[in-house]
Amino acid sequence: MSAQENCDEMANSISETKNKRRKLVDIRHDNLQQIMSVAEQLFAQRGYSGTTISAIAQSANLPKANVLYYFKSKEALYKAVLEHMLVVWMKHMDEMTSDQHPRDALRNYIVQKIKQSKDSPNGSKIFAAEILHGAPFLREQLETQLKQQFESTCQVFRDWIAKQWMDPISPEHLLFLLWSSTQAYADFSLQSSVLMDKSKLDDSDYEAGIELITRLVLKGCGISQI
Amino acid sequence: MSAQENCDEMANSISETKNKRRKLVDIRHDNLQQIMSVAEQLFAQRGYSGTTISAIAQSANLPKANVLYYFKSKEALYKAVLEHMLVVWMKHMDEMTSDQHPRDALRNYIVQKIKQSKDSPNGSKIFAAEILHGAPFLREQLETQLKQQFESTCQVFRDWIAKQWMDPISPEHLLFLLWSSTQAYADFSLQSSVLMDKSKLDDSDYEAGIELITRLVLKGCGISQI
DNA sequence: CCATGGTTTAACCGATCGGTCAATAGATTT
DNA sequence: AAATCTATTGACCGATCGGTTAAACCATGG
Repeated sequence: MSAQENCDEMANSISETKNKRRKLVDIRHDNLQQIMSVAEQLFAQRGYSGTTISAIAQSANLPKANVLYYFKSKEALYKAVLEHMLVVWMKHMDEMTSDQHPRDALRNYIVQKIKQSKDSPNGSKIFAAEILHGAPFLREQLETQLKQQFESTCQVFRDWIAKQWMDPISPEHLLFLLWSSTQAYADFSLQSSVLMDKSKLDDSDYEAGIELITRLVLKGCGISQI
Repeated sequence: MSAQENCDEMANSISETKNKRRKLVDIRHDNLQQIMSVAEQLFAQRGYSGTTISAIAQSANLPKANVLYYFKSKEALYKAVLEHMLVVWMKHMDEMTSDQHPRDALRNYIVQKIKQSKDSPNGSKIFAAEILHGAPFLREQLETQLKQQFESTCQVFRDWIAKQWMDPISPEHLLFLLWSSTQAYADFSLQSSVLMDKSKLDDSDYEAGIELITRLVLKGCGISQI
């Protein structure tokens, strides 16, 4: 009983600080989480081939064989990380709807996307690297999920144009610019700071990025900023 | 003499179609070129760690040991490719000067940069991947060459602002947007075509990209487009 | 034509990779 | 408490990696 009380329903992040008696379901959950977390970090830093299972295991404080117990192969682990990131990456796109005014919708999208680049740069980097190398592990999802999201967002832009809420610009290329310019704050984060004489980008830098992108997009699309 | 005449000064790309009698200087030049060319392609497709010397050798139709005769290590070859790309990548930036009108200078920069993304996407991808992973092999050059170029270009923007040729926007973040939005047409080239239902992007797509970025930048910075 | 030196190449090497396996330890169910 | 399931782990394996070596090959200058 005295051991049981520590175990029952304490929702610790690691579910149990010391290794007294942990439920199997918690062990599984924690280890999966831990492995995917460090895998995300390492894949972002060194790419797929540059990351070894040993390195992941070491960072996660687990023996290598234990990592392969939870993920049957390196590829499976990488795909798990990737697919998780795809969801996160697409998340804010469907928040833009035809009935919203583009002024608010676009501004909000840019804010959310830059915040994402700031808060989870690793995931963003993995995703970008995957695209860059021709999406060998993600081709299928791109051709279905992302393509669908892409087309529906382009349709929103077309609706705004039809309502004359914005000038008739190419929806596809506008979306490319939104993706790339916001993504840059994740990809270039390390180097931006070098160029700007800082150890790392601070809040005001991300604010300035938001402001500039928003300004260019809204003015460029002929959308009143107020 | 009949063999000599084919050899002397024919500036063929491969300097000699058949392997009759080639000057040592030509052999060296051709092999270096060939190796770096296929290395660029493979590094872009599979990243640094994902590319093997064997694969490079095979693509270049040379034995592996021969590749290592010209480049003492994989890292040396990669750095050679990278440094060559850095020069190309920075090339068009110093064509923008304070006395030019931003309307012409910015438009020209965007055109050149997109053309570069279109004509040599592999080099652009390698460069982007290197930045993405924290520039482990390029840190020094970034901190010197690129930083210098970055600052001088920002100064050009500031001069334009002082002359009231454009609105007072952040030069640093404008440059980030120019880099990322044009670079995207190299990085996303494969996926863009998937999203737009094509086998590959055609000239009109790059034209549309140029037009959109130019429009957004010029209007967003308060620069008259005519 | 010969000596020199740049070029080519197969064979080889230690290290490390992703992945397997079997033995064990611990949790859960009955 | 016994039986069953899940989790942990060290030892191991074949494949492949980047890189070395030494011998043959061949263009070049005298």
